[in-house]
Amino acid sequence: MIFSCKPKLVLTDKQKTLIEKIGISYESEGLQPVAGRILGLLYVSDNPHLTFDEITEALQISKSATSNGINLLLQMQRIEYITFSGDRRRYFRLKVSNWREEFKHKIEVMAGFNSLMREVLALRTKETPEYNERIKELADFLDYVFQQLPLLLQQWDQEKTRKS
Amino acid sequence: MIFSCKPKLVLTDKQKTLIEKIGISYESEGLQPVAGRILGLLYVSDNPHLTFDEITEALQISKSATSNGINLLLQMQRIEYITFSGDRRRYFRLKVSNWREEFKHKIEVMAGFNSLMREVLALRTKETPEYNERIKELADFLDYVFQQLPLLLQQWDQEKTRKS
DNA sequence: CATTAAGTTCATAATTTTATGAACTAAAAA
DNA sequence: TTTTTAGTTCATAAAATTATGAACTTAATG
Repeated sequence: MIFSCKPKLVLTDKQKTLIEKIGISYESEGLQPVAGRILGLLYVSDNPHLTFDEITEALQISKSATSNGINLLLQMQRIEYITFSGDRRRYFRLKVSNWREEFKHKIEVMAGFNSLMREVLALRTKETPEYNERIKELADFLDYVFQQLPLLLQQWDQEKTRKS
Repeated sequence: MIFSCKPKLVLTDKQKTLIEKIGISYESEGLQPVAGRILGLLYVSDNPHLTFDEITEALQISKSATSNGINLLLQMQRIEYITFSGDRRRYFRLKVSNWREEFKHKIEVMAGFNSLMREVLALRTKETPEYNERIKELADFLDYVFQQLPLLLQQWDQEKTRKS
């Protein structure tokens, strides 16, 4: 083996703190703790490509925890990996460009809630018109947002193109 | 005591199913199961005002679970209650009109994540300009959305006023 | 004054989530 | 062929979350 006595990944205290903060932020959105911290690490680490072992060591977690976390994030399309011939390891990195998909996904979650509101409206007694009207207002607003957000994305793209 | 041999709250199967679905939806956003189900019940129930006991019975949960759930939801401003003189019970109801606040709150959560991204940018090595640029793009987009969403609310209000 | 009604509190039980370490696999290197 | 590397799998341990029931509180009723 010719290459790569890779210098061991060392993190400053600031980096560690920020990784934790990012981890907690993802955790509070429902992601598993380890997975959130892996994302944090990939955001913060000087090298955007990290191996399985580097992740395991940097976060001081077990190999199984790393394995779980990585596979979850791969499946969620939050990370991906590249390889180099003659090197069996995978080099994981964020799919940062994927924020578009994430954004759309969030909109879909919102839409899912809204379809529940429509079910509520269909099922509710007609004896409470004011109350039903308020639920309808909520549903209508969500529809409105749902309809406008893709436009926002478009406008953003246009501004980008104009600038470059 | 003169009044109110209230007819016992009975739920159809459809209602029960929808309550569960709404409960799960809230649960997946991080709310406690019982709290999510209480919200579901208040959405679905013919009577939008329910007492502590009605909630306990309808959901078949313990008094302490009801107490916890209700207090959490009160504190989160997701429900409120009214009272009638000569009746010690509280009548709980959704703060449906509160979706505005919720919406704003979600935007704030997004903004919180974004400030983490700004921290990341400040801390990252300058050796990876392309990568940093992609993170910056994400942060900029989130800023853009953050700035545009209140405008959406305004536009919605205007449309509303125009209609009525 | 005793009782009931409307809840709250708290210790504990049940469940779920998360992480671990040891054993395993499959491919590459020696 | 043996060893090493890069992981995976699985049984279990540890921790956190949730729900329960019994005892308690506080105000109103009889």
